[in-house]
Amino acid sequence: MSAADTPQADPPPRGRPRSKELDASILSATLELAAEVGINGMSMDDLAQRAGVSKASIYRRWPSKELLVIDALRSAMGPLDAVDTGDVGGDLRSILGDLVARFSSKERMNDVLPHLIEVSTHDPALRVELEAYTQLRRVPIRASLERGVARGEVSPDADLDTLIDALLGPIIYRRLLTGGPIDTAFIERLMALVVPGR
Amino acid sequence: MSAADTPQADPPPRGRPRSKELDASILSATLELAAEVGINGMSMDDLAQRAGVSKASIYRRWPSKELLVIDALRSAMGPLDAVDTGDVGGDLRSILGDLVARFSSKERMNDVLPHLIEVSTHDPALRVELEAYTQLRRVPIRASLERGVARGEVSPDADLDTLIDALLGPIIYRRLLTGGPIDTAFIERLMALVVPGR
Amino acid sequence: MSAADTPQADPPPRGRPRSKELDASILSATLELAAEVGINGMSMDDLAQRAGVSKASIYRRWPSKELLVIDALRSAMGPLDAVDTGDVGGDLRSILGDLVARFSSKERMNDVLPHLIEVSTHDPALRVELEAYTQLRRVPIRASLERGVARGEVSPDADLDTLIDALLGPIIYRRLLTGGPIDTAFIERLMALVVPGR
Amino acid sequence: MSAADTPQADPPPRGRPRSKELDASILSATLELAAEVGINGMSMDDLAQRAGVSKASIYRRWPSKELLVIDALRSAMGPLDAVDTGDVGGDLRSILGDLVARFSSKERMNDVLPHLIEVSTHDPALRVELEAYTQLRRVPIRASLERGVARGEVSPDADLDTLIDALLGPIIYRRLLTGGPIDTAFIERLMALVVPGR
DNA sequence: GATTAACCGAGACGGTACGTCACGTCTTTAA
DNA sequence: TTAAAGACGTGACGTACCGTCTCGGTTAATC
Repeated sequence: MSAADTPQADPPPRGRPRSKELDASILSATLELAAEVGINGMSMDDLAQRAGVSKASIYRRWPSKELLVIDALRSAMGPLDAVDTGDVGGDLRSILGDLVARFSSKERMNDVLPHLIEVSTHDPALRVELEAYTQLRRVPIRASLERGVARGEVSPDADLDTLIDALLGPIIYRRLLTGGPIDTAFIERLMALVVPGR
Repeated sequence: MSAADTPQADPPPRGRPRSKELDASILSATLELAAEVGINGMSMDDLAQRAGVSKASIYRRWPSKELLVIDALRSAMGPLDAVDTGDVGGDLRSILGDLVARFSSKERMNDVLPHLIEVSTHDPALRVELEAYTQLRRVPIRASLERGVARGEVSPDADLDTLIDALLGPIIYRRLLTGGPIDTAFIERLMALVVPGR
Repeated sequence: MSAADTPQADPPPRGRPRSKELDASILSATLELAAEVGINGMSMDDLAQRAGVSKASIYRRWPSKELLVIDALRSAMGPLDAVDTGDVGGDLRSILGDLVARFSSKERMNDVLPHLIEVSTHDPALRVELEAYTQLRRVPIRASLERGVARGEVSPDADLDTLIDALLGPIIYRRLLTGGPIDTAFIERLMALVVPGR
Repeated sequence: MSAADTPQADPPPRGRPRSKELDASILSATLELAAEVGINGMSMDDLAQRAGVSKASIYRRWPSKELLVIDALRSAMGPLDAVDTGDVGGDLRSILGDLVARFSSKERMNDVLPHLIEVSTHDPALRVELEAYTQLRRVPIRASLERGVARGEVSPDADLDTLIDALLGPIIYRRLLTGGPIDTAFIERLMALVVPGR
């Protein structure tokens, strides 16, 4: 099913086409700057200069700073590598371990999530994007758990959504609120509680 | 023998003392305005006007909007009413139920937490306050769980901290990220997973 | 050979050019407001509003209120109408009479000169502008005196600069310090003293 | 005629009398500070601290910054030493020479006069004080000229007021507006014009 | 000697203006 | 039509100063 068979095909583009190089340049400058000075300290003027681009060219592509940041995030994430170690315990240790590694890195990028959450409070469009992004991160865990159900490692009447919440929620909670340590020991205790015996 | 036999007697206050009425007036105006227009939409000028106070009088007391908001929050919270229904299940249903009610209310106050999290990213002082506030909210749950251990309802070798994280984390996670429903059904599923049989 | 064969061709202007309408709007609003409430009572916010312009647009053009006022003054002055009645006495009566009329008008604009003098005390840039403006006002008198020398009405070894000082100085002095009357009678007495017989 | 026979004699002072030391301390601190940072750069808070005095004690004595400054000026001036060299030319050279010396000194105090002029524009009380101060400075010149009239050095039908204006005005004018040199050469040229032969 | 009224230092207070900054839009010339 | 450059409106920021007010405490003259 091709993209072109929508009833109202876009008219053939007129005028100078948008440069794809600018797209890339803006996105990477965003990642750089946000990492350096934090998302709040990054002004759109500075960003434009860093990217060697005019502000208008940015706003022609993204309607707001935050939607740009979320796209930059997505572009940086790359395709989620499907994890399949053969048992649920291994899968989760791998996936959650990645998360631990990411959070323990000292990058300033750490303030991106808080910022997006805050802005999405008054920006429904961003809220939609943020929730989509959040769901994306749940996919591999869900896949692993479903394989676990098939293999009999996970009870067939478990509520997988709640299970995922119970795995990711405490990590996020520590990250955003308590400031408690997020390490492999914590992951083990958490799994002992939520998926005992795995 | 002087009246102030504390080891470190602070010097007697000099000059005109700060008006306690202004303290109160500012704090309550903060709660009102933040609830009405959100913490981001609340400008310090508007706040000063609403409180019937000059901006300087606010900045004399709090170095930033956020520290002020945290104080306002604390002032509004009052002493946490100790919950003790006699069993852990009842306690948790009561405490988490309160949380559910708070989150489902439609007040604009809902953006306070996201905002504080975001700002505390670049403000260590605020971060300290926020974590202190967070710990405060954990106290009643911990007390209940400890009574549960004493009564034999909770395993004595359970890691209470992780347990609390596993109860609060998923709720916060839904609130801030997935946008999933936070209701009694969710609480029940969560408890079934984390404190089975309660 | 390029179109701009001035030795120092400035680079072609880039970006959106400054609106000349805003220039005009700001200058005329400055004259209006300064006349109404005095230069000290004129806040930059009020001025911006009156001109229908943002404060930033003002500060983009002028670094301070006073340089703006000086420019406004210059813009309002227009080309000095050359006075030539045929004899020095007539010229001076015309020129100084204009000054008298200006000072006796009850406009608030009267505080402009005092204000500019005061501020130029700590602002060398403004000082330069003020002296340039002052010199401008001397030009017609000097021209008239030079014609008088040519016609033999004024002694050829008179020091014209001192002569001008002796004509303008007492008027300014009364205006700024003694508060004494500045009228045609005073002008006559002054001329009888400084340019006797004219 | 004593000060006490006004119909409503001041009641005998009750309570603690004002400290005369504070008067002196405030006045001298005013002269110091105004000389150092200029009258505009001198804040009343700084002044109070420099004088080792509370702001209230200043405002108890003077109703505004400017009236204080004018008093400080008067206190610094001391009694005008009567000049009498025996002829008008000598007197004027002495008196105007003093003025030249004062203006050529590099003290920051130089901005006092401009500031007072400017503020007196919107402050009638200050205006009165300023004009009184101005008249004070004219007294010795007038006295000298009157002696000159008696001695036949000055024409008996000269208008002394205009004469004084013509002597002081150009000096003030250069000082405040043109920035031209104020030196003995200028004084000589001026006198040659206004009091020829002296 | 007690009272009293004005003094004093310290610093809080309302009001007002300041000059700066960032966002997202608009307007120009050039490609 | 896109691009670079930068002007523009809007609106908030945190600071500074003025002149007033409010504390606790001090000093003389009066009772």
